[in-house]
Amino acid sequence: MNLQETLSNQVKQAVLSTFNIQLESVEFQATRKEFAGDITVVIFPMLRFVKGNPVQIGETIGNYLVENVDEVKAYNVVKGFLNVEIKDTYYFDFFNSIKDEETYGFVSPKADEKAIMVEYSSPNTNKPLHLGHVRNNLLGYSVAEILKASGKKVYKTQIINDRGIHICKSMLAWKRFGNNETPESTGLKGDKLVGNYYVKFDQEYKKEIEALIASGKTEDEAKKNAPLLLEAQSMLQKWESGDEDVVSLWKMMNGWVYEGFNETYKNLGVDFDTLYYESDTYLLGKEFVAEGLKSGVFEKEADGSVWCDLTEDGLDRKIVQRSDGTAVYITQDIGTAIQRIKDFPDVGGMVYTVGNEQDYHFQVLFLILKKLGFEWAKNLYHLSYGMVDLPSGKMKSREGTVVDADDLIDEMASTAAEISEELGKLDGYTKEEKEALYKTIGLGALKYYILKVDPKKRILFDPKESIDFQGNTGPFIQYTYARIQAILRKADFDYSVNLSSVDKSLHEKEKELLKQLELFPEVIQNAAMQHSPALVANYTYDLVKEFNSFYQNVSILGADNENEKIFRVQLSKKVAQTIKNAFHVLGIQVPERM
RNA sequence: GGGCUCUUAGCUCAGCUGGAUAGAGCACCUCCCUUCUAAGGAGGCGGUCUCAGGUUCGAAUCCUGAAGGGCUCACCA
Repeated sequence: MNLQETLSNQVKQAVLSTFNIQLESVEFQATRKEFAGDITVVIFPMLRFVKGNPVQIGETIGNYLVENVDEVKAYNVVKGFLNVEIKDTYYFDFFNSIKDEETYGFVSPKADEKAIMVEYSSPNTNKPLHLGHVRNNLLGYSVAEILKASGKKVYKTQIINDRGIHICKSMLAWKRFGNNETPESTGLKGDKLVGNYYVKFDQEYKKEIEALIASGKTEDEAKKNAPLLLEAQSMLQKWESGDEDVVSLWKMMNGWVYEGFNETYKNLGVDFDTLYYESDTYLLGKEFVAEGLKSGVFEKEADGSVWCDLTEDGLDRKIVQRSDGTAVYITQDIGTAIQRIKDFPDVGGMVYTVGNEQDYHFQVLFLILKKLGFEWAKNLYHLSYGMVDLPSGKMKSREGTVVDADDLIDEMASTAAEISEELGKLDGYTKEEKEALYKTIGLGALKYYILKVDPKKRILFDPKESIDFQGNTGPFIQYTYARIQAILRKADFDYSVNLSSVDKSLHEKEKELLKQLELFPEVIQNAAMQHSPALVANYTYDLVKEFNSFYQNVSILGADNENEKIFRVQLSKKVAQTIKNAFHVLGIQVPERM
C-alpha cells in the first residue's frame, strides 16, 4: 500500500469515527511550495457529506492522522486544505526500496496478457521522409516503448504504401527523363532520387496541362487527358496485371527507396518488428467484403459497388469496394488488420499512428471491424496527431516546401557541434566520439522538441528559427545527466549502504527530489494509458529542474559529513538513472559528457 | 452546409479525475563561475486563460451558444 492509499483509509476512518459518516473517496494533491507539508487533503468535497466548518474538519482529521499514522509528523490547515507533513523515515524507506532497482518505473510484461501492435511511419514509396514523418516516427516509436515499459508486450510495425498511381508517376518520369540514373551513378540516396522524379512528373504534367488549355481544352479536360497522366494510369493497370517490365522497374525503384528509408530510420533510431506491404495486402480485404455481404453488414448497389451503411451510428455510407470490383483504401485496411491478428495471435489490440486528417477514416474502419464481429476491434486506437505546419502553411512535396528528414537531422547535429566547440568541454575526446556526441545532442534536441508537445496538438515549425538547446529542451536534460556522471566518476568511495533518518535529516531539496522520483512509475502508466510521450517529457523536465536547483544549492561531494555525501551521491545516481529510463522510452540517448 | 478539433504571457508550451495567489522555457532586465560541467542557478518584468451565458461552495478545466483557425464529409490514399 502506498502512502496515499494509507492516508486515504485513515482519513476515512477519522471521518467515520468522529462524524459517523462513510466517505467514498478522499481527494489529494501535492502541497504547494509556499505551505508547510508534503501532501494535502482537500476538505471541500467532504462538505457535501460532513456538515461543518472546513477548517475545523481539517483540524479534526489532522489530529487523527498525527495520532494514528506512523508516517505523519505534523499538519496545518489553510482554508479547506489540510497540509500533512510526512516523516523523513518514510522517504528513506521509499528511497532504499528503489535505490538498486535499475529499471525503476518499468513493469515487466505479464505472460498471460495480450500484446499490442503499434503501427507507425507507413510512408508512400514515391518520395523521401519529411518532418511530418519524423513526428509520426518519433511518436509511434515512443508510444510503443512506453507501452512496453508499462508492462505490455508490443510489436512495432508499419504498412508500406508501395503501390498506386503516385508510385507510377515517379516510375514514369524516371523512365522518360531519367537517363538510367541510379543512386550509384548520382550518389543520391535512393528515396531522394525517386522523389526527384515525382517532382519532375508534376512539372511536366503541368506543362502538358497548360499546352492543352492553350489548344482550347477546359482545365478539367486538360487535367484528365494529359498524356503523362494517361500513361501513368496505364502503367498502374499494367502493374496490376503483372506486366514484367513494369513490375521489375517498380521493384528496382522501390528497392532504392527502401535503402534510403532504412538509412533515415537508422539515423532516427527507430525500428520495426515486422513489416506489411500494401502490394501484399491490398487484395486481402475483398475476402471479408464478400463475407460482410453474406452477413448483411455490407450491401451491393445495382452497379456492383459495395457499401457499408453507418448512418445509424451517426456516420455516412462508406464504399468498401468499387463497382469494377477493385479495392479502395479502406478495403485493404480491413484486410491488413485481420491479417495481423492471424499472423500474431497473441495480439489483442492495435495502435495506429496516423495524422488527424484521418480521424474520420479510423472511426469508420474501427466501426466496420466491430460490425464484422471481431472481438479485438474494441481495442483499436487511432493515435491521432496534429500536422506539422510551416509558417507558410502546409508542407507540399510537389512544391518543394518540405523540411527533409535527413537534412533536419544533419542540421541538428551540426548546431550541436557548433555549440559544443564554442564551449570546449570535450578535451580528450576523439573525433569519432565527438561526432557521435553531436548526433546524440542534436537528435535529443529534435526529438524532445517534438515529443514534449501533446500529440493531438499541431506543431508550427519555423525552419528559420532553430530548435533551442537551452531551457526546456533535450540537451538541457542530457546536460544534467552528464553532470551527474561527472560526479559519479569522481565519487571513488563506497556509497552502497542504506541510510535512514537516524543517519541524517533530509534537506528540503533532497526531499523534493524524492517526491519527484516517487511519481515516475505513475507517469509511465499514465503516459501509456493516454498514449502520450509528452507526459514523460514534461515529467523529466520537472525532475531535472529540481535536480539542478539541488545541485547549485548544496554541495554533493563536498558535503559536511560522510552520510550526507553518501546519500547525495546515491540520490544523484538515482536521478540520472531515472533520466536515462525516461529518455529511453522517448527514444533519446544520454551522454557521459557534454 | 454537416461532423470532429483547437484557442492559456510578445513567442513556444504545461496545467492530472473541477480546488489555494494560473505555471515553465525563449525573449527582455538584475545578480551568481578561486567550490562537483554556467547547455546551469537565484530573482524581476509579463495574463480579461478568445468572447458571452450556465452548472457549482469553487471553472482555464464541465455544459450551451458565438467568433476565429485547422481537419474532414471521394468509386483518392
